[in-house]
Amino acid sequence: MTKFWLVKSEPDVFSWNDLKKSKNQTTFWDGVRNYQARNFLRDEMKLGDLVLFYHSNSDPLAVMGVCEVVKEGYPDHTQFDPENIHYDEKANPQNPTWFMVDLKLKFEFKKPVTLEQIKTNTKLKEMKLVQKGNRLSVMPLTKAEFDEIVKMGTE
DNA sequence: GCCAACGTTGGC
DNA sequence: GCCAACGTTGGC
Repeated sequence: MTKFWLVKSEPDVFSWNDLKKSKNQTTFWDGVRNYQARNFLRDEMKLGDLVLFYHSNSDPLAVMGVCEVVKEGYPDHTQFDPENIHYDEKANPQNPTWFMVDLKLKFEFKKPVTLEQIKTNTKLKEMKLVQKGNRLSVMPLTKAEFDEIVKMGTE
């Protein structure tokens, strides 16, 4: 059963364009250091799940396109690397704290779907993205929400 | 750059 | 286990 997700990325750190230029247009989604998001990555995201790629802290704030999960949750190696900004000194290689998945670009929207558009679409008002104070970098979507945003991005 | 919202930490 | 202090996120 395919599930649907939205992931946030700051384009200064990793942008949609960076994904396009990646080998096989595939990347590992590292650096998540929030337990709720971690649980989604580790336990819930499955091969073939579809993921909206959202640019946060940018102009425009927008969903850029769709990715697919091509590798399920596995330990995020950056937690063990003291040189890495995401290093976690408490992480134990025998029992990793943080996980990531691999995402592959599936298709790009003709026009990015902006936060503004999402906010003004009443069908999307339940989305965690537009609810106050939500800071999750990985969040689940319903199929209806996913379909609606894809429709907005492709027509 | 500001600040509200939220998560985490650590003293008690 | 509570909660104040602090750090981070992310829209504006």
